[in-house]
Amino acid sequence: MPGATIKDIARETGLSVSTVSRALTGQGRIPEATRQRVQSVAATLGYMPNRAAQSLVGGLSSGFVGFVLTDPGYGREDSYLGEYFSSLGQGLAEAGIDLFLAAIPQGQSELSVIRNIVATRRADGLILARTSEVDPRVDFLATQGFPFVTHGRIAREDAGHDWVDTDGFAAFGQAFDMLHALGHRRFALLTIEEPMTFRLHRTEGLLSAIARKGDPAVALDVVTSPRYSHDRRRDVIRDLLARPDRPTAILALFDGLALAVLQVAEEMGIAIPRDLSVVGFDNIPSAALARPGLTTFDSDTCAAAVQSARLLVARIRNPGAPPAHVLVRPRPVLRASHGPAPG
Amino acid sequence: MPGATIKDIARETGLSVSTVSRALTGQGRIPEATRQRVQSVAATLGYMPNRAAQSLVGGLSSGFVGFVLTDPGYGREDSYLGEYFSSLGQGLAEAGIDLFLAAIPQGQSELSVIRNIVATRRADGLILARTSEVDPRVDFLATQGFPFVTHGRIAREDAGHDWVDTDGFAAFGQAFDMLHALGHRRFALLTIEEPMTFRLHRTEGLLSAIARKGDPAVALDVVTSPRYSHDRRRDVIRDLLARPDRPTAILALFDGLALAVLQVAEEMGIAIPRDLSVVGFDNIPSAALARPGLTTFDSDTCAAAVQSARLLVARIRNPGAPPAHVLVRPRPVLRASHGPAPG
DNA sequence: TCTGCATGAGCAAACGTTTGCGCAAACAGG
DNA sequence: CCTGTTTGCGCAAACGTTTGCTCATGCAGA
Repeated sequence: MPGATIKDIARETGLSVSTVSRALTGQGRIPEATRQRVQSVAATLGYMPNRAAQSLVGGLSSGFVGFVLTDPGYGREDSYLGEYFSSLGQGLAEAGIDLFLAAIPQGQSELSVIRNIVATRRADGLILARTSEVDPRVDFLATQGFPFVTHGRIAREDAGHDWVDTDGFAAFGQAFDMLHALGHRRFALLTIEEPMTFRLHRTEGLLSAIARKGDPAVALDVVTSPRYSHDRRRDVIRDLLARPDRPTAILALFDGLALAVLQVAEEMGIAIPRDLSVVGFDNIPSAALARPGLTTFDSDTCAAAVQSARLLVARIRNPGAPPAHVLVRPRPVLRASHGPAPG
Repeated sequence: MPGATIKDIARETGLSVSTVSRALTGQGRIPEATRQRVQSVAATLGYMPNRAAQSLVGGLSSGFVGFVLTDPGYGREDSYLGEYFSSLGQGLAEAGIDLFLAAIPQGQSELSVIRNIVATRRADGLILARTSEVDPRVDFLATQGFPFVTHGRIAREDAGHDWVDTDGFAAFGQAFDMLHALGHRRFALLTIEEPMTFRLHRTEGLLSAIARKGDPAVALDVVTSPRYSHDRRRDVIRDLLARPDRPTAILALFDGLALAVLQVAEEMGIAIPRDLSVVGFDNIPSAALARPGLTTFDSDTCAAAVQSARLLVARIRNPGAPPAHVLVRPRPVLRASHGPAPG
């Protein structure tokens, strides 16, 4: 029973393999009656086309879309990754495509893994996350003409590929406006060293909102920590909070940083939101559970994942189409970590 | 350049395709010198074997291992899923195997997706999570002789398949002993309705520890909520905490439930750990961020994932080997949500 | 009746790889 | 010199599918 082939259908129907194939794919001139008969036999036999064979003959694809896990610790930090994959898989399943996760073996680079996938045609398309301002992966895939979608942009505005991103520019502008209206004037932006593109947009969103407001009383400190070092992160935050002219409002580039601020502030006896307002970005599950609840922006990873899937499927089906973009507007989630400026 | 085939190597070396194949796979009688030459040519040509072709001829496998996402919302709750996939992918990558995630399309059942994968040989093996006491997926794969590993056991002790699990029995016994030593006598077990196997083992671990202690003063309430309904969950907890003979210690089946207890208790003005001790299981990221920090057991998902990968690879390579099991002992993580019994 | 054309369906090649079988050459033993 | 064995390698089939080409049949028009 496992694995009825097209030959079995041919034998059963008394037709040739070619005719059966055409009846199933709907390619050739096949009368409706024959087509019906073939399909009913195929159904009763539980026929499923062998993907490897289809892929080999080049007619059809591998039926897979790849996602490259950028490093061994991928996902240890991004706790929304589970639902992201889930949504991605769901979106692709609608098109009959499976998602495959490519890890990076010891001693190989991410780019070499991608090259490998492209060369062996192990996937019909690729999804790239964690885009940085200048991203060699994007360049490579673009020159290869291989279908891909990035989750996150690159810095070049005219990038000719499909992407899905959340609008950090808008969110950080909105956060500033809100905090300014609450009386805050001394701000800090807690950011990371790595040149990820989301850093760029969120920073520019903040700077642009400050400029737009044109309030000379507004001051901004930008402090930086490495993305993944929790210790360094805490040191940086401690230094910031220990300053005599401590900011009254901190915008963190993402929730992981904001939650660290909450913790350090608690240790230092700084009350939130009375003495300090903190705003994050992403709305990871922990943000709701922290005390006080973290004010943040929900980046709706699920929606972004589904969009990515759609874009990639469209690209695979029609490689020549003009590039498509989706910019998701994050939804503010107002919890208890922000309030009026002290004093 | 993308896609040098074995023919190119044959032409380049002046050998036949068969000889090249044998030289590369190391199967036939090939002198060392020839092998060297073939491999160097293959390297300079950037040759990568076409997986589809290998899979088709049956000699080699599909190069994929599947993980079935059991439902559309998979991972929305389990925030460690990202690092789980990451570790799994890493473990498989060592064997040159990729991980693929199969979502369940609208209107299909999980079992039908699994059947499909087995029938089309889209994967060489399968990883099953969320095992329940009686699991039709396990039965199906076992009768098919298809390689698979479960993360979590089924109830039958003599199950003849490979599994990796965390020792909830031991952990819950240990939790009881610790709380009993702190003076607690009135216990509650907060559990779920679904017959997942981990529920069974953790419950039995607790019951067995109580029986072993033989203290007649010990009382245990078992309260149940649906696994995923947050509202029902909170109702159940509220009812429990509102009782006149409220327990002084609550063991939650997993951290999600324990964190809900923390929240409800806070709303009801019950101080933790002064009035109530709470212990969870899994050590999800939010457990560290909750206030007070949640005392729990670290189930080391990463290690379990790596073990699962190893077991599955071994099974694929040697289908006839006796079944292997790995039982990971969870590590207690003592935070601030437990303490001496009140009064 | 002959030509032209549409229709329905089959033959066979092709995709890239593995592998059973066989063959020639080299070589060893008698 | 004859026989038997090893060595090194090639031929060709096979995996399941798609697709260009061909072919027989039927039918309409001249």
